[in-house]
Amino acid sequence: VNARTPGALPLRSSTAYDRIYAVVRRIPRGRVATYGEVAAKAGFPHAPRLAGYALYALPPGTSLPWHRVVGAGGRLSPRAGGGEVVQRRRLLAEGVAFRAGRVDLRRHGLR
DNA sequence: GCGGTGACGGTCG
DNA sequence: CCGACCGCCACCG
Repeated sequence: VNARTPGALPLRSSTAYDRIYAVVRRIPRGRVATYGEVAAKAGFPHAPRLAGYALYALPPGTSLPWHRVVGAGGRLSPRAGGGEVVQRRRLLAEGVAFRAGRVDLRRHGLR
């Protein structure tokens, strides 16, 4: 998992990113995790940005369920190319409910 | 090896 | 509820 992206996209073939990806990969279908939770589970309790950065580096078409990672409070972070729309669509497709434009973490949050 | 940077987040006004 | 301000960390040039 991982690929180069245009510009200043980070690219690492082991360690930190892989740990982030490993965590994201085990988010069950129909459930979501916040960037902070993902980072924490990967061993970086105070580096939510790291999770964001790692996901940002994902190549298009990755098999990783990146759409299950949302911002604090269940918000969808604006993504390039309005990718947030795709994310919402995918989540809805797996039965994730939204409340006032945000994922209902009470029902779909990680535990 | 230094410095800028980025799909974040909690706090404060 | 919204915007601004740090803090945090690995990655790239």
